Amino acid sequence: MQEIRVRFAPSPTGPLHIGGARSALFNYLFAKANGGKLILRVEDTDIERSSKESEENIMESLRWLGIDWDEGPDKGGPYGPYRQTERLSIYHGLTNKLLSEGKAYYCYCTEEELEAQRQAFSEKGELPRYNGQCYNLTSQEKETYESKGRKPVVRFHVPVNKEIVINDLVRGDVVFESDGIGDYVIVKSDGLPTYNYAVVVDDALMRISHVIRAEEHLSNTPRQILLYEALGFSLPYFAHISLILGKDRSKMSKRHGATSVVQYSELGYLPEAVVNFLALLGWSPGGEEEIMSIKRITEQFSLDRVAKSPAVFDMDKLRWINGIYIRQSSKEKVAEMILPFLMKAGLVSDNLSSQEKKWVELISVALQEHLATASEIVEHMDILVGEDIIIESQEAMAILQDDTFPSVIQLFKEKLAALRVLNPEDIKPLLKEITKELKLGGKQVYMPIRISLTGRMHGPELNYIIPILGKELIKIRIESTAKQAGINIV
RNA sequence: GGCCCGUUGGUCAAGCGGUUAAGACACGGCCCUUUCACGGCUGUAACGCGGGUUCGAGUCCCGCACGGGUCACCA
Repeated sequence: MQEIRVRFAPSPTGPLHIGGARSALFNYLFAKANGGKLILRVEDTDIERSSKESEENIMESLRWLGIDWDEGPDKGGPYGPYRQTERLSIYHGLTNKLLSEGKAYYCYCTEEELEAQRQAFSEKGELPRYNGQCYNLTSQEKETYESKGRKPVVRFHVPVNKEIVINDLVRGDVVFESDGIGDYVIVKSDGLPTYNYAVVVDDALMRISHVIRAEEHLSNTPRQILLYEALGFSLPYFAHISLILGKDRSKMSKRHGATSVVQYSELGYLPEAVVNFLALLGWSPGGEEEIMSIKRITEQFSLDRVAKSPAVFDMDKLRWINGIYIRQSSKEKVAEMILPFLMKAGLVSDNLSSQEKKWVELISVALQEHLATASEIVEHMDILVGEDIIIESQEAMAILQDDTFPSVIQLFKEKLAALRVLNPEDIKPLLKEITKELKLGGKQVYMPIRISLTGRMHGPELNYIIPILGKELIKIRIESTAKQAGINIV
């Protein structure tokens, strides 16, 4: 049986896009599900736009997601090099072969000439394409062009009237006519191969068995198949997965929010959640299981459960999934996740004291169930930090002005003073004692204390809030809110 | 515009000729919780349209409409 080899072949022209991440993920899942290998290949033939930084970013993002590869530019492998700009001699050799066999030819047309040709075809109501005028250039004509300093491109000569069938694992048979394709460029005037050419050479030479990629490449596939045939390579299996759309059903772009993987990590999403979500976009397991580890997904994954239709990126669902992963995390892990956001907000110092560390852990426990993403922690912090608080509403104000409040808060202060250190597990009984001793309902105790300490009617449990605030702050805040409510406390 | 792909609730998505058309997110209600959140229960809500084929069609075929992709010396 043929070895299963798939690849992810990004062009390093920017950070890893969320759609690219999904392509990479599906390749990874397919490889793991079938005992195959994932190859990472860098398609950097656009020297203008390619950068080393992007390449680094892509690899980092993949690692962050937990997608690892078996062969690639960083780890090598038997079919390297894995960067296209390092494979130029390979393409060059094959180009000469194509040239000598008459399957490709030099073309000296200028941009203006090409534009004029397209124009002409358009006016006749035909497909705007290359007219093939350089196909039969004599060596004399070539010399003339060369002497004018024109740099030629190499065009592939597309066979006429040929039916091309793609056997797509997701979409079934897709049929194209070669007549709908004009002779296209395979080597640019700078000597570098174009995408459609390099991808064929590399996939064939790297023994890729299954080409799994985004649907936008479906229309390019017939061009590539023609090249496979011209070069005498056997075809891989193809699987074109649908695109990810933004909320307005157009292709995911900047205006739909975060589009790159790093942005999600910076926003406090967990890689496990992103992977889980991405896998569910276009693929579904047979049953009703939804929260799945990458390992679990791998066990279930198969291409015939991949949907044909494009999917809208639903941020709400991602948040929901992320919230689940946060809740499943240990408190240490949550503390670790929220820490950078607290630092950035200036709420803790850059080199954490052990006291601060404890404080952060208390916060993580108090707020773990309230977070969908780690970055949201800062939105909750104003009730836990600072001396200046405001009573959020008239309703809250009224609760403080209730007759029972002074005695409640008085007793609270006394009991609190009796404690040397504030621990969540000690606070609960303390509050209970107050209700008993004053013979008051819970609401008459908990709510006024909550408002007195935070100005708010909602928030984390009091037994967490109190230790987080600490005695000093509590004293200050009680006085402040009492003043705002216009009441006297001793 | 030509070619290609797609179309089940607002979103993701089961379904592969006979189902009361799953489930999840979001939204509403109820419960839990002396707050909120979490959790539990529950409700509203879908087969784009028109023709066939068939005893029977979301499922198969053909049109149309709509959405998307592609037609680069970008990948």
